[in-house]
Amino acid sequence: MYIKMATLANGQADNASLSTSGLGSSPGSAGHMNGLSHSPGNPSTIPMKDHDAIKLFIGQIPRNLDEKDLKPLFEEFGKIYELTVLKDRFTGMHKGCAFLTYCERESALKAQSALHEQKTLPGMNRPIQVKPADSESRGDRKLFVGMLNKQQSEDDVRRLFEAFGNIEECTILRGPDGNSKGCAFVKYSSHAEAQAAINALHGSQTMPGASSSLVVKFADTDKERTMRRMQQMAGQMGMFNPMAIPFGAYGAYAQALMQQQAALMASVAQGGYLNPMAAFAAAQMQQMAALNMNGLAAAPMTPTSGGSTPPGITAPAVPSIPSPIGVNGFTGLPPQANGQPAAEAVFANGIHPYPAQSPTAADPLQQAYAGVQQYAGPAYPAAYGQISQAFPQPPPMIPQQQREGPEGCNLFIYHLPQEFGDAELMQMFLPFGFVSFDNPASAQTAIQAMNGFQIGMKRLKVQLKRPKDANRPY
DNA sequence: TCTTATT
Repeated sequence: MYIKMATLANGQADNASLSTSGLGSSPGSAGHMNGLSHSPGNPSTIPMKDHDAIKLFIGQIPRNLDEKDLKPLFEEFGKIYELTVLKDRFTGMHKGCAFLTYCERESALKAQSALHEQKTLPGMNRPIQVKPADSESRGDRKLFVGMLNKQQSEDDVRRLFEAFGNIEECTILRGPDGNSKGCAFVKYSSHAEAQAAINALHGSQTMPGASSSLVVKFADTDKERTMRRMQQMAGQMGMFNPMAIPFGAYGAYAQALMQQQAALMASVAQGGYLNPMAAFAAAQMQQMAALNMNGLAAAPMTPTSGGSTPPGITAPAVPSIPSPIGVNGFTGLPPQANGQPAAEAVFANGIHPYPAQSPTAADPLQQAYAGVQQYAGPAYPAAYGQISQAFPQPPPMIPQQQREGPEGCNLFIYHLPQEFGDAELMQMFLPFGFVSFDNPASAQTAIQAMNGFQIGMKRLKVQLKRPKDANRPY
């Protein structure tokens, strides 16, 4: 249950104002345009904040609430210096959280104690979070605790850890059913306290029912988390997992497709031709590849210098693995796999942001192509200036023929996972909507291999893309 | 056995 907003907003917000949608913002303008900054009021007043003001992170915000909806809720505790809903830099998508700075430090403390986990906003499953932003914190002080007994509660964990410092947060990780996953996060006030707890507790005991001794270590950084998720995802697709053997062609084929995508996206994005989402995806893939080289992931994504089929991966039963387009250190699969001659090139060229939606009337697919070609010059659209940070000096290397393949060579893939649990994963997968081959036989081969390929709970639907002029009786 | 997000 949640407390009525009207009471928290001091009567200034009613249900009608809370349901007001914030969808009016466009990606390009998101951020500063919607930011509530330097509280309006007397224009002659220069907004000031305390020298030791605290920037708060606000979490568990319904995505239909924007700054103006949130303002009344927080104003109750003091004058707001700045309030910004976080949005995805490319899509403008509301991230469900915000930053809030009060003019006075005291206001932040009041808001935190009054609101943090004290109510649940409409439509949310978890209580609102009001706490100092990560940027306010001093060093790494959050621990991951593993190998707990599933019966142990937050209080049990607290008792175990309180001797080593001040515990700011203690959370048992639970599944949807509320059952403990046997692990927890414990956040201390300082890095030193956290380190002391590790020294004293890691491996110190084995909880009843646990399979090994207590694990106490610093929690993953965001980067590590991203990597783990990508690897989990890759595992689901049979890319890196040696267990892909039973899948035969499927695993290897998916791997080939992924590698082609990575290579192509990287090259196109560096050339400045592609849309920002694809550039983002390319950056993620590059990060992934870089980490592979550090040995954090298994072999197959490692750029090959022309060798053999990676161990543990069975060469596909399909007639050929398409030969890669080698760019930016990706050479994809070896030129020869399974002793067969390297086959025709495969290339992925269309990028469509919403592949799971049916390609109806306006034909977004064609728009996507048009968009790619439209930017076939060196300049970036102004709104996408961030990309030039990621790729400071885009080299002019765009393979000439990498456009849509001939009729009968282009696939449209349905049922790609839209939600892999968070927006980043979604973004990473969105560009995987199109694959084109340079001849119909290869396209058919890919259909045979990949149609019905299961990813999580869904199966890919892979069929020939409809001809440009075909009727679209969806 | 690494959460619900951190410009």
